[in-house]
Amino acid sequence: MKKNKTETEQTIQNLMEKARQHFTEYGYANVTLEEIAQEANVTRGALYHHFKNKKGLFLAVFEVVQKEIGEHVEAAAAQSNNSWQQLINGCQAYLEGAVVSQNQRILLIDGPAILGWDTFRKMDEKYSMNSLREQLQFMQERELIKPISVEAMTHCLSGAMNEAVLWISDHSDQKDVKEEVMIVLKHMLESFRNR
Amino acid sequence: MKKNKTETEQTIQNLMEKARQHFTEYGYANVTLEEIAQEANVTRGALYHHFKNKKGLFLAVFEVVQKEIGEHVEAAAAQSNNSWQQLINGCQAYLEGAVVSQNQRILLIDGPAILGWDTFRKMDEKYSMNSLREQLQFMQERELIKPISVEAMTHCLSGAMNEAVLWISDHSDQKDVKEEVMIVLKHMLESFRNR
DNA sequence: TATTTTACATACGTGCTGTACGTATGATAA
DNA sequence: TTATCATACGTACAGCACGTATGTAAAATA
Repeated sequence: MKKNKTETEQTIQNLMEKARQHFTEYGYANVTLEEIAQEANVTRGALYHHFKNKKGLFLAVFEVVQKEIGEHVEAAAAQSNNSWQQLINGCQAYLEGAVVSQNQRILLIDGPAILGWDTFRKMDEKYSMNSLREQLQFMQERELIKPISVEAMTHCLSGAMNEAVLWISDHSDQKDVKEEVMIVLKHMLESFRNR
Repeated sequence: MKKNKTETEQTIQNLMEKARQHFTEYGYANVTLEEIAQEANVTRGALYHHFKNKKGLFLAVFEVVQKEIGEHVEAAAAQSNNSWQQLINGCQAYLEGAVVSQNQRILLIDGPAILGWDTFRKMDEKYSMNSLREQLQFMQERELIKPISVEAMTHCLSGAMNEAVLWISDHSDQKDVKEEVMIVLKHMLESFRNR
């Protein structure tokens, strides 16, 4: 019984959804492909047909999560036409996006270890860091920020936010903590400002 | 053939050394306990006698690495008696310590994923973040830095440095890149300064 | 000297991954 | 219309690596 294209895509969609749930809840190492396949009502054979291996499945899920957050950030930035406000909006949106639904586990904990540093780095550069870097670059060209290495600023800010995400998601009063982080981030950004 | 106490400790020492080498070079998942045991001239039985399991061995190695860097940071800070200089020295020492001999793989990549977030966090708080937090706290009490959440500053700075470490260690011209990072860090720190 | 504890080695079971192979069904071309 | 091929799975198997149970010799202890 051959399924038509939409049903095939549905199978893939299903597998990725269940995989995402399990990876976020239990962590990559504590999840078996059998579980995922069962919940998607197929066997591991189907899974291996659509994905190269366990890592491949994780990679697919990882990309989706990163894309989601990336879009969330872009949307938040687009709500203002002031460069500084865009930057700040983007940072805040990133914090929110990464914290919700335990995304941090896939993004920041398992991601680097499972994908390997180089693969992870490429992904992170492509989706997550890129918009930040471009924004900083853009602002530096207009002399809104000091002539400091954009790369260095990007990495330091990105790192600060990632650690902040992990810290925030570990707290019950996430809202308060997030505000504290935003204050710190604003200070940091301010230190780059040309005055 | 029972070994005396020193020889026993030597066995443990040996296992941990080889384990550290393998973990840093290939990553936790790509290392088998058989390899480690063989290189230490014992069987896996000996390994399991001294360590609870693979994770336990990793944890032991992880602690050693963190302790090493922590001491390196403290020593660097102690070279000045000016609070600001101590802070900057500490940051620089941390960058250097984490970059050398691929420590980042154990510390920042595998650490969180293998130990689990909560365990990792406790370790990191205990060894790595603590001196930074205490320094910031100390300086804030003397009104050298603004009344911003010390916790938030600590996490953001720590995150910035960790990401910076990974970025630096990915570059051939580590010295130049490290200097760029230090410039950024100094700006960030400056933004916390009370003026 | 008898007994327990330590420091290993050996042997085995088990879970999970990946792979090879089988099969049914829809698409395609002669 | 039929023969052939590709797709989308399922099934069965192999192997690796972990952990555990058990054995053993030597040192510590009583």
